[in-house]
Amino acid sequence: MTNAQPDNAARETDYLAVHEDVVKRVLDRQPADEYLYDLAELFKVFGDSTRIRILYALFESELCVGDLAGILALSPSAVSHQLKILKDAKLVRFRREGKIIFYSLDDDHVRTILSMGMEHVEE
Amino acid sequence: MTNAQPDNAARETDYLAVHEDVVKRVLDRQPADEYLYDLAELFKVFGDSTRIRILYALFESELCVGDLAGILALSPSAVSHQLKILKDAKLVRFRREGKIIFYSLDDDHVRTILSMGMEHVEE
DNA sequence: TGAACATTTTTACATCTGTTCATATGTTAT
DNA sequence: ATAACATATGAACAGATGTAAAAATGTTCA
Repeated sequence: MTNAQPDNAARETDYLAVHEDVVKRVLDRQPADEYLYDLAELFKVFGDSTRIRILYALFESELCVGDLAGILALSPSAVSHQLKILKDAKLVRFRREGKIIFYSLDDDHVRTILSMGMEHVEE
Repeated sequence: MTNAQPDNAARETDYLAVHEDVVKRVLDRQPADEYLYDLAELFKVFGDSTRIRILYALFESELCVGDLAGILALSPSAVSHQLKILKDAKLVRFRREGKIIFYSLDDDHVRTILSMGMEHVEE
């Protein structure tokens, strides 16, 4: 949730774009705001240590809510809440076996993103 | 900021780890909490649409605060705030030319992470 | 030096987010 | 059907976060 302005409020007040030509060129090449927004939403999901810990745990093995609660020392409820967010973002999937539901990473994309991030952090 | 508990509060209450063996194995292989925390912090930086828009603008060209303010239709102050966060996370760097400061993406790591994310979003 | 400009910083505030607690849903086995 | 268990959901609260507004810092040039 970012801007909401009467269009060229920018120029009028104190937003002085120093390089008009560059600004226009960059604006032309920007991806649709919708994509950028979705992208931010995706990273937002990765941007929480509980969820990251869940994802890394699932890196090793499929796990049920109880397992994750044990691993993270969190309540099953808290885990379930975060799993819902991860499910909605299509970062994890699940399969049911009796009353137990096993969660796992959704695809290799997730692994790649995590690895890229870790590389940057390790520098 | 996640856990802070008298160690095995987990087992005592209602955290029933269904698969003890799996839990132990996963716990052994988890990266240090410190890394996971830093990783979450990194993604948190990507997880805001204003910052994503800044990064994508910088994808095209180095830009000064005024340019970015024009492109995003935000105040220079707001832009500067977000740039500070991006600087601290080492996602952008800058060079000064007179009174103007030009910002640019810090390295190709950043581009890669953005691209990976976009791929996932485009599915 | 002092005026003009580019950027940064501080404070304040409204919104968003994660966890807890209580309750509900769904599954299995008796 | 009922008890026991695994997971999910809803409401509420505390802490984190982004933006606006105002003031400060730093740089150039006359």
